[in-house]
Amino acid sequence: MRSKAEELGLAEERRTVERRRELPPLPNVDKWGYVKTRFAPNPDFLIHLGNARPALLSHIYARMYKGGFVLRFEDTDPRIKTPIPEAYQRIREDLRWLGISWDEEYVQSMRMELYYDVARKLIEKGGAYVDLCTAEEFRKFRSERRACPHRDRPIEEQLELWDKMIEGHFGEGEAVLRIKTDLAHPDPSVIDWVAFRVIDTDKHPHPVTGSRYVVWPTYNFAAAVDDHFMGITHILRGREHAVNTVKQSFIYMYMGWRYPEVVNLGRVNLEGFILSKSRIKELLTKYPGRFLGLDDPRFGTIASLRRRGILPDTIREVILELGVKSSDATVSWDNVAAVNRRIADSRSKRLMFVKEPLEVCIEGIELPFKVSIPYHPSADLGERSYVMTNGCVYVEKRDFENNKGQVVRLMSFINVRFEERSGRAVAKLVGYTVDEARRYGAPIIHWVPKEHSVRARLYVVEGLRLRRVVGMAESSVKELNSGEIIQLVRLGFARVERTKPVPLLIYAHP
RNA sequence: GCCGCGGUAGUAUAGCCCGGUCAAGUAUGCGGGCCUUUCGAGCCCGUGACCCGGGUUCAAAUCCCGGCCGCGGCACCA
Repeated sequence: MRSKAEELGLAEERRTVERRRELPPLPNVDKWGYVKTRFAPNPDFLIHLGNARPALLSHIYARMYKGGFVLRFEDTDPRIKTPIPEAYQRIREDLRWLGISWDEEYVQSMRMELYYDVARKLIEKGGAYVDLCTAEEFRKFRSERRACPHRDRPIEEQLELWDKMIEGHFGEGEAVLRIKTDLAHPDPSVIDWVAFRVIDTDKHPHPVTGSRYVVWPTYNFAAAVDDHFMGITHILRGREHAVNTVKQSFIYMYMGWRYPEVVNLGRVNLEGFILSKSRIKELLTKYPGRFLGLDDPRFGTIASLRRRGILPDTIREVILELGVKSSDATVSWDNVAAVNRRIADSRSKRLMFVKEPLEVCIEGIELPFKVSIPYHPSADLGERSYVMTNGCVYVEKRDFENNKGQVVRLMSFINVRFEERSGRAVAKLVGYTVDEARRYGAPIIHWVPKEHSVRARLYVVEGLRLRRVVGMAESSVKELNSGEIIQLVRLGFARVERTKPVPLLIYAHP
């Protein structure tokens, strides 16, 4: 027994060592003299597994180089990506749960005056102009690689227009501030990109600043300015931002700033799950009653995975295995489950849950009978005891039917022969030990003592469906803590959602 | 319009930048065995892959060219 435990311990040690991969060094660290990274989510929804990649890697690198790490909420679009008030707090909770701590925190919507200041300076330097073209008009000029008529007006006029913009003289779509780039740039999306646009915050109030501002910076402007003022040295972000580096560098050029090092990361998909925030939001609006909240276990958000019983170490390990690469990755659920199983196994209590319960009474057992079962076969997680006075148990109907006339072992209890007598299911005691059961070649099945059973629900995720299974669980399920990860014998891992009034478990994986 | 990425076992991927140590690693899956509180975990054994065609080279999964297939991003979202 001890040698086996030793074996297990050694084996586990070896595995973790093998898994601990060195991350590649960040570029040009010596030129900056320090490292500071950031994670910059949009609080328009909860973060998902795909966001965990830049978040975790940025944080790990910051700690690895004993540098700084910044959390920045990018909430500069109250119209299309309207921030959700509770998202700010829930994102913080998700990050902490993932083991991420930050040294500084900023909210972009509270930094508007700074953006306005930089915009004014850019106009003064001739690097930006107020454009009064319609979107279509501008598109036409751009496709012909021609300057729009507003581009080369005198700076004084630009400043006046800019002030008017801020004061609210223009409606949505009537004016934008553009960064002067290169009219001949091969990528039209780079040409004179929009730095600020008008958003009617009476119609679309911002959850932080209400209707106070009507001119809002775009992502590229706000991120560029913030990365500079926050002293960010290394940006790890999704590959979809590659072009944005080109756009933002024009601001850095005008202002004489030094652009941080950029590492582009590929997107992460989770097989069988919806990660897209907009898709999830769409589903939630379209079918409001069908989901268990923003963190419904069918989604790929961090909160959903947590609710499903996935541990933070599992997510860290899965993300680290993907490495620092610009290629997209699809994570298979089987692998997530395998990693989670390995981590959860030694700390999860074993409990029995019988679906499609069939009552079977045992003949030949001496009553009362006390049975004590450890919660874990090898780890010390305590035990539960049941005193049975009537000898009746629940077993799965299927188990009874598949073993009629045969000997089975009720796990950690006794060996019985299943019989059917005048339509009634009975079980005859034939022995007590595992050795005897093995001599019979008896399958080991799970069971629940009738007197110590409680009706419980188990929710099983099947793609976008949620199968609700009702069954009988051991009464000790009521003593568990909600949030606890347990293992249902022969079924798999599950997370305790709540224990009252009817215990509810969410199935994680086999 | 413009920019970019990928094609390695059933599946998901590592390796490719700096060619040999790759008769290709890991996980999962699958098959068999051991173990026994499980149809789980663990342990042992086994299974199985470099998109196609050229080129460079003593040597190519790795470099170059072409092809085929698949995918993504940007343009008053972030």
